[in-house]
Formats: sequence, C-alpha cells, structure tokens
Amino acid sequence: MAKRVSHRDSMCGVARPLDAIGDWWSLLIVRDAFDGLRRFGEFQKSLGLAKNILSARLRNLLAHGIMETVPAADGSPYQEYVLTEKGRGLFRLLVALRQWGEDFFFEPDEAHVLLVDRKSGLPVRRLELRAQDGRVVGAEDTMVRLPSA
Amino acid sequence: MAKRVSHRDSMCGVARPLDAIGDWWSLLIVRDAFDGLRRFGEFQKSLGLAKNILSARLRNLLAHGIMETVPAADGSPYQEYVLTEKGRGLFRLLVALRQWGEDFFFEPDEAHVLLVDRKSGLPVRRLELRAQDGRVVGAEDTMVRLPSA
DNA sequence: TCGTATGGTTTCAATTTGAAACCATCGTCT
DNA sequence: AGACGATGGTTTCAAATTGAAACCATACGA
Repeated sequence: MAKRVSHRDSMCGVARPLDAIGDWWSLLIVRDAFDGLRRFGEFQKSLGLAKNILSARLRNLLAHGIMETVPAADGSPYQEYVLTEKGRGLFRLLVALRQWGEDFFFEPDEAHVLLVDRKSGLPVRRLELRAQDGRVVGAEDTMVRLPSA
Repeated sequence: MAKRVSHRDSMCGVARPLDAIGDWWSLLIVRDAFDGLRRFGEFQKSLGLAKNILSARLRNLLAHGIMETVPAADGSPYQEYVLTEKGRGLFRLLVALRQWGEDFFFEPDEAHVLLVDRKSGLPVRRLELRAQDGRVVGAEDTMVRLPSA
C-alpha cells in the first residue's frame, strides 16, 4: 500500500498525506463516513466497489488512524467504522474538492447537491484562505518557505 | 484512465473531480506547477517518477483542462506545461491537503515548509469555511442537500 | 435446521505501474 | 558536415494492483 517515496528521502507536506488518502476510493469512503455511513455493507452499497477493495481500503484507513472500529451501536454483533479526529480533519479538504468540482465539473445550470449550514439551511460560503491580517489570499499571494529560515 | 463510474449513473460532486486528479502523482504535478515548474524535465527531476508515467499524467491533466501547453517562454524550442484557470482552482485543495498534513503527519517539533503570505512573510491562517452569516462552520454544522429541495 | 443477512477472504484474469532501453529533435562544438 | 549532449518523449516488458466472482464464516429468525 505504501507507495514509493519520492526521490528525496523525506516526503514533503503534500506528499505525505497523499500516501494515506491518495487514492480514488479512500476519500469517497471518508466522505460517506461524514454522511453518517458506518457499516461495511453501507459503504459497499453506496460506492459500488468490490468487497475485497473496500476491505483493503478500510484496513488502510484504520492503519493510518483515519478511521477506527467501534464495537457496536444498535446492538448488532458487528463492528462499525467511524472517523477519528484525524479523519474528521479531512472535512475542509473534502469541501475544497467539492467546491472545485462545482466550479469546473458542472454546467452552470446542472443540478448538484449543496453543502448547507444546518442552522440556517443556506449554502455555505466558499473556503477562504486569509493572511494574518485578514486579507483573503490566493496562490499568487503566497509562497512556501523552508523550515528554519 | 477514466475509472469506472460509481454504481449510480451520475457521479457525485466529490467523485467527479477525483476522476480528474484522483491519483497520487497528478496533484503533486499540480503542486509543482504552483511552485513555478513548467518543463517536463523539471517535473521529472522534482518528483522522481518514470518518464512514461509523467507523460501519461501530463496527458491526462491536459485532457481534463487542468494544464495546457504553451509554445515557449525562454526561446527554447520546447513546450511548457502551465496551469489553466481550472488548474489554479486547485489552490485551496492543495492548501487543505497541506494543512491536514501539518496537523497529523508531522511531530509537533518537526520542521516543515510553511505557506507564507508574500506581502507580510507571515504564515497564512487556516482555511476557513463560513456560513452566510459569517460563522465558521465545521462538519457537524453542515449537511448536504439534494438539488431541487 | 434451514435459510438469510452481514462481513469478510480467496482466486484469478485484466489493467496499471514503473524501470530501463530506445528514439527523435534541436543546438553546439570542431 | 559530423559528432555529441541535452531535452522530451515512446516502447517494451516484468511486477504490482485492481476488481469480479466465488467462496467462507458467524449470527439470527422462522
């Protein structure tokens, strides 16, 4: 499962997470988990992927501490898969992915699901990246800086 | 390259983008492009991946309109690969990935590159998702709603 | 006790990946 | 002109991954 590390011996801040969730299915499983799915069968039905693959992906998510198994919930003798704190940390990544999809993968008039604020029922705003002083910044306004400097 | 569609005939707002950039390398190429890399050889050296794979990934990024080739820049007879508007739209997704990585993939004292505001030189804030009324909202505060409702 | 629902593992063919070798074009040096 | 290196790929082929289907195991209810 662990892909080869990049030619540098230490993986950068983007590559390292990709090793954990860098495949098609894992993120979809996490998204379904955010939507409340918990059971092996639920994930399989929702995603329509082969059971062996789902099994492998869940194992990988468990190994990376993104999900964990909990013994039961409704009394059934099975275990359930739930997001850990680390897994819940993927929320904004999923939102970013969804918003990018809305921007570029749907026709303007094409219907698609909306992420809405529970309290108001209104759609959420776009994700915003701000500088310390509160300015919204984009790619042009930022750069990466090496550790020590 | 096009993976099988989920069991539903129409891919959801998260799955559709994943079809375009849902593999390990593509996002790393895009990240390098944000860092100013443009040439085939630069990407290959930076990422250390096989040339045939890089070739296939670039072709895929071009096909999805995430990158495009431009004839030249410094007069050399080669083409260069640059991000399109759609590609630049991935900025916040990369930031989300990076911030998640910082949160969970590095020891607290482990050095890592920082994304800083060019103007001030200070690290940027965390990505924020807000409701219409300006409240910062998390996963618990949101839900997805079907198109028409 | 038989059937069924759930949650997997095993098997095996097909696809994808990736390392290495090869090829093509351009510019330069002699 | 001819040799040569740099750049940007494609081809080849073995190894790893994927995925569909079959199989297995356990719990439960009729």
